[in-house]
Amino acid sequence: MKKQLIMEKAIELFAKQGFEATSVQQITEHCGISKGAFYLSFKSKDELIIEIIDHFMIQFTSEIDYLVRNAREGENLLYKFYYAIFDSFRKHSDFGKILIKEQSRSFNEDFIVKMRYYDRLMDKTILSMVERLYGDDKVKEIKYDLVFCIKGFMSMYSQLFLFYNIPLDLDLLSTSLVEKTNLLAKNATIPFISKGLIEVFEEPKLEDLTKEQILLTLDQEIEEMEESVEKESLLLLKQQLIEPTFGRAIIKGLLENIRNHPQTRWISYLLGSFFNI
Amino acid sequence: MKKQLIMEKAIELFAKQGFEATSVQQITEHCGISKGAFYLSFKSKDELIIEIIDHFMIQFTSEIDYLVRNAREGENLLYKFYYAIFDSFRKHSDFGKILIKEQSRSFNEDFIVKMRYYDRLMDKTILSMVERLYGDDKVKEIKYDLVFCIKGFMSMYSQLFLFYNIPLDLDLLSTSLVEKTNLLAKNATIPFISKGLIEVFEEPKLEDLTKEQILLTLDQEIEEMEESVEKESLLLLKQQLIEPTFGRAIIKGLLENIRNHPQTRWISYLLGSFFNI
DNA sequence: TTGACAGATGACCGGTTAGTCAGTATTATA
DNA sequence: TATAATACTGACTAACCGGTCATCTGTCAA
Repeated sequence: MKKQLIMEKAIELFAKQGFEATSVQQITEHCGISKGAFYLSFKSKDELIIEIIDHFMIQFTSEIDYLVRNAREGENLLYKFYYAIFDSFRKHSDFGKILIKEQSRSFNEDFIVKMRYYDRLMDKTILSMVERLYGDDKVKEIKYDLVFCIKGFMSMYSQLFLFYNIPLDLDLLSTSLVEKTNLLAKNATIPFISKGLIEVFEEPKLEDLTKEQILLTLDQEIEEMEESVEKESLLLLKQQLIEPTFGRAIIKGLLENIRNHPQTRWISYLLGSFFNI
Repeated sequence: MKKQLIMEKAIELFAKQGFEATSVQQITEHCGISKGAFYLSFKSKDELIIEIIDHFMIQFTSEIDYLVRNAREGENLLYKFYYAIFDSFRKHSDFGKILIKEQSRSFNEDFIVKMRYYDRLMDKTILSMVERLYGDDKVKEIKYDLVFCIKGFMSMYSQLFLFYNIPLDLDLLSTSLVEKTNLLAKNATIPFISKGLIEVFEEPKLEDLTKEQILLTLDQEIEEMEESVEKESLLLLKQQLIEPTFGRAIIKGLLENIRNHPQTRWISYLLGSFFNI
């Protein structure tokens, strides 16, 4: 698939030079294809960046969300969270650079909407982690501040190794941030970000997906797949969506079946979110 | 002065659309002048952004540095620091937006050098504040982490009100961050950023200004000024630079004389830094 | 009224861009 | 092998960019 190749090379160039400073010509030259061929795979340069963002953010968001949802009591969830975040940044450092460089760009409306959307998803995940870690009511007052601090830690420390290619000790980094986060969670008493404030910022509200929306995506996915365990799982999950019959264990198992395939990872995240598993 | 007008309108447009997405044509249209007139005030579009950056960062850097250097024992320096930072962001929110949007842009070498330079200056100031607040040796191990966390707080929370124009309670915000910072400073035990790591990042080293460099800037400034208390102060400070005769009190007084004038603010910062006052 | 001159103008230049499309090459099918 | 379908090419377009410069304008002193 040419699409794959174009995306890979484009990510390299965007990371090095930025989106606007990279021309379609340059991308095609690096791919060894013609300019026309580019427009067979993508309708426009904007569509390319949107697809890149989607590809990585879907992976990233669902991976972290899975981690939080499936954390066992007693294990160090926070440590795993930080480790996964930074490990992901390290593995996909070129994409990370794009994310930071273009994070608040205003050249394209769709782009901003996309970024805000994924940012909100991450907020939701971090918030549910905070509630799970420290007890919903215990940190009630400062939980939104905690989300902000955690995001602050993430962004500051990831800049460190995105822009200086030095092998960093991720274990130490995660341990250090766990301690810092715990200190804040257990001792901070003066919240700044209140529930009301959050609601103002989150206008318009991030609605939960309706059953119908998920069904739509699900049907699309099923159509495109060949016969396999994954397809069977999807069909069963579709049935469950229309008329609940299975218990949590079966649903969880079915989701597990489709979680590790790029094509179905997003569906797995959506369904997990809907069934609250 | 046309320069002033152009800079003002350019800042508005850069904040809204970004630097690259704003054309010289657009700027001149917003000013009601011709394209040619633009090039009478600035050699190029790049020179414009550099001048904007310098104009604000000199003001910002020297203001914060003065605050830290002249903090009295017992007063809440940290609170004043946070308050000043956020107040400045609020006052110059358009510039703040540019700073965040273009912070890691790679379109212009000079621009990146400039940004890194001011970033380092801020690091230095924050570090000296941390040492002053918590004792040089007490926080020896985690002081660099503290600098990072403080910067993380700054960037996360300033994004809040740069991109949502809601009147925020700066007093509460500052108080809240003071508590968080103190918690980390007094209880954190696991450092991640070591002195060695910092040195790698700061390559090449940020050298202290030599006497000669300051003298050069000083002479330039003196040349351009008309007779005034400020000019007299500059002349005396120049003498002091060549041959130290005055005590700290006099130097501090002289610096105070020139601190609040846009033209001499930078010199005041440089000299304060050199005399360590 | 004249002339000199700084300040301002906008048509213009060379260069680059995203995107198009008529035509060519490659592969699949019959 | 002939034909149809698909994949690919790169010259081309229209628009826009930063920057230049011959020309014009308004304001002075003489």
